Amino acid sequence: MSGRRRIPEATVARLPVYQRILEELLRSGTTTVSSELLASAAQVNAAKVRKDLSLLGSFGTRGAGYDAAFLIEQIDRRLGLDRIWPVVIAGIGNLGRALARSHGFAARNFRVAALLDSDPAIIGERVDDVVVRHPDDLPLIAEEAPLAIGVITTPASAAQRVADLMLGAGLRSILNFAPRVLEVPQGVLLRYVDLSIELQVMSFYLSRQAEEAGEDLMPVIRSIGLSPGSPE
Amino acid sequence: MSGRRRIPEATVARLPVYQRILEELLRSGTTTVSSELLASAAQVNAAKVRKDLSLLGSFGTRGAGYDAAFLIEQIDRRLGLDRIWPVVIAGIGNLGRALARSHGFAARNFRVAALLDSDPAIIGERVDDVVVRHPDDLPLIAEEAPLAIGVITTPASAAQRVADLMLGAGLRSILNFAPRVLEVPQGVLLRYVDLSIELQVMSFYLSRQAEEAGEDLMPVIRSIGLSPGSPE
DNA sequence: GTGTGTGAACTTGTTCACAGCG
DNA sequence: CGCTGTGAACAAGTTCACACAC
Repeated sequence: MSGRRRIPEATVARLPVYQRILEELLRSGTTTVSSELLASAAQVNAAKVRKDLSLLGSFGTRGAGYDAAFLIEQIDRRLGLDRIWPVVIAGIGNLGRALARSHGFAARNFRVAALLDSDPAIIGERVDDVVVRHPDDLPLIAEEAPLAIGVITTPASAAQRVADLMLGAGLRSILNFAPRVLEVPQGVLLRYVDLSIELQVMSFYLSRQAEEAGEDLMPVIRSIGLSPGSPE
Repeated sequence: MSGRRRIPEATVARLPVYQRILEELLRSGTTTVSSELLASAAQVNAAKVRKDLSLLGSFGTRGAGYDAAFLIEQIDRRLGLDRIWPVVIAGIGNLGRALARSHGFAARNFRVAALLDSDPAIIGERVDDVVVRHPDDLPLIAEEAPLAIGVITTPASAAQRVADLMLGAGLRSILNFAPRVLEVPQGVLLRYVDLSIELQVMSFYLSRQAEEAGEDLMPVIRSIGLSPGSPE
């Protein structure tokens, strides 16, 4: 019935999780899935799954459940994964290399379109057929072919500089793996992926668990990452 | 006035961000900071910062702001960062190596206590003085010295097996970097850090931006990661 | 019967606006 | 006067519970 409602931020964050579960189920031969099953795998409650999915449209069959393959397609479409997004990765150290080669990209229509590093020893190197170039070439590279998303895997000290270059080249979406707070203008989509921040959140729950010492069952965080701010 | 109230999940997720900003300010010579300044760096609104901080206690000075060094100390204490948490990393490929050597650990009282990999070519290798051992040794390792947090950086195919080993060795907190949904029993703290999921969320906002084509200013996600589930 | 889709109740989180302290 | 701390108003997100489609 709904099909065109605005999808809440919280739901958007969960859709990729459902995607992954659906793909694993499909690979294991399941074709139909109930909200209950999806919910238990995603560690959320079934009503939430149904509400989330109903925002995409009425794709379930009452009495049966959802068709996994069809649902994947619908979620893909709604997440904008039915088109290719070119990505540029800056900082080709261990982490950048790991990401560049990871299946996170290829599997889902993200294409590693460019690699950047300022170390002359690394410039010119090929990682899966993409040549590493100097960050200062970014404006040129962006002209050659459009870029949609910038990924920063440089050391903290270089992160802001690289971010500025990306913004200058017209990028408006940045995924930052460097342990550094970045300043970007209004309207830029900026997300942080950060080991240290994740660990600190874990530490909080660990120490609370220690305090309450089994008295209360630990507040299970069945979550993916964390979510501070929303629009100011 | 409050000092002992239960801290909401949303606030816990933001505290490490404030931490990082405070540290950067301190390094640049600032000693006192207003909620307004913190807010603009964290890209949230000032009332939120004040409410978050007031949950820790009344540590600000009216008319002046907060003392950065003191505030860092208070947040540390509340996040449980005033003690050392031993971490075990499983999967010593590019990503595992990058994490093991990253400052995310040392900087904030997390100690890399053990490294695991099942590849005989890697077992025995030292990464910053920690010897890589076989995952099957985990029960022994856990007996030698307590472990608090498990980090999974294996390929997806090995992730569940390693998680089971960690659970078997008594670990109750897992940080999963492998692109795989894990099954864990109730009460285990499980968090995912996932490139592909982050990219998919970005894709959603990018394609919405494309649709709305500048009509409405893009919903700026000034956030760190994402937050699906809360306790069921 | 079985499991979806969804209003309505509820809970959590955010923002406002201002009293009150330094 | 400036900036914190916080009740009270508001908004977002979750869960319940049940009608209804298959």
